[in-house]
Amino acid sequence: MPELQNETEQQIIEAATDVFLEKGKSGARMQEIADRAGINKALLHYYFRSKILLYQRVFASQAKILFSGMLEAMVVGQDLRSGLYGFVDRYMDIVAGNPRLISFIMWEIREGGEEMSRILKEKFQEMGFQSVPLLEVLRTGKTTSGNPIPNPEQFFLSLMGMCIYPFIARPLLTRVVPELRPEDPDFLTARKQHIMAFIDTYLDR
Amino acid sequence: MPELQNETEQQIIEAATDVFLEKGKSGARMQEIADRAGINKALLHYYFRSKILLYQRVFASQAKILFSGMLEAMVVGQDLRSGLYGFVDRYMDIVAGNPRLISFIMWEIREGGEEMSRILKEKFQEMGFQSVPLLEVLRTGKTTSGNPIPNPEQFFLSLMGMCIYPFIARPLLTRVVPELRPEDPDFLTARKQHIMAFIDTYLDR
DNA sequence: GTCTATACGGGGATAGAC
DNA sequence: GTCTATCCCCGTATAGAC
Repeated sequence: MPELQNETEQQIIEAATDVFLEKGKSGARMQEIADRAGINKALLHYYFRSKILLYQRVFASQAKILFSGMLEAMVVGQDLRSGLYGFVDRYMDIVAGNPRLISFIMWEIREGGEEMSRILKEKFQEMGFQSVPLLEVLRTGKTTSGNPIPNPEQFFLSLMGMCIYPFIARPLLTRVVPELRPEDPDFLTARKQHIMAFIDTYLDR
Repeated sequence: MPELQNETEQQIIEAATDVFLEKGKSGARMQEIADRAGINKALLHYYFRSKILLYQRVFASQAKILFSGMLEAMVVGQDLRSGLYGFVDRYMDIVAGNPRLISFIMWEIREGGEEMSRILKEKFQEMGFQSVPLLEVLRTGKTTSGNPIPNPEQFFLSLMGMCIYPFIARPLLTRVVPELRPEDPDFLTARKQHIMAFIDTYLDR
């Protein structure tokens, strides 16, 4: 599966990834990809046949990397609270470390996300999941008082949204609310703590 | 300012809005816009000179509509709790009613959002705001126990993210978690209630 | 204002030499 | 494998008739 690539192929993939993530599928130019890879257009086609094939290759690769990380982050241990803490910690590291990729995937989702769903299903099987592991844990978990967690699906959506929002809205946020600096490491720490506090209030009832 | 448009111009704008929101700036085709407007390409250029100008017109118009709604939703009255309730109610109606536009704006934000920031600043002045009104209220507001609201910026981010996330992630969500149906009116109600409950736990401390 | 016809350039893709 | 040169379509834009 990894089919180890030669130097040139690797450089093409890297350049293509950069350009596609920046400009989008239709905004990307083969010329620019070639330039950044330090080769010419003909060689691009020699390696990847067409723009759409190159795009699919890049997209699948990026989506797999992202989903692997996210799904792994969603695997939590026996203790619910610390498990959720761990999820937030790992998940936000991924999001904060790949803001361009996140926004790109969000745009792709908008187009229906069939290809993405396919890749995701694949990852599910690969990892042996029947459904979203984090959500499963929330559905069977108990609050501090021993009751089932209320509205686990809603809680799940809230967690995801809280983690992701500052990073997809960042360029606008920093202009409207200059005090917020999502690119600052301190911000990431503060954000995690805030979300963990939210988890506490949700579990302690 | 509204400079009332004639029939044809209006149809062009509508068609262009649809196409740009669906395909993005570079993915959109003048031919498709012309077709949907029931005219030919030459007439497009007669009215709007170039694709980029047409795009800017559409973008500015949509951004203004969206920002007006959002900023209005962020104006809350004297009572903090009911004010926040009202914000969630109005804001989520906007988001749920314009998912394509939301995703589109998110993509534009990714590109730096300079033009958007310009438009937003304009709206701020127009409405007489110094800063985000909702955030201002959170900064000066008190919890039930009379203390300042902790981390108002973080709380603000959480609110925004909770409201928006289900609708930008929808196509993927519905495949991974089929029980979630963001397009269902019942979902919208449930989501609002959940977020309002979150507001309660945050204020009642 | 609205059309047909066409110019022009950009960008994906290929041929063919090395 | 890598290059140069070239093809050719598609998409933007314009000319000019009505």
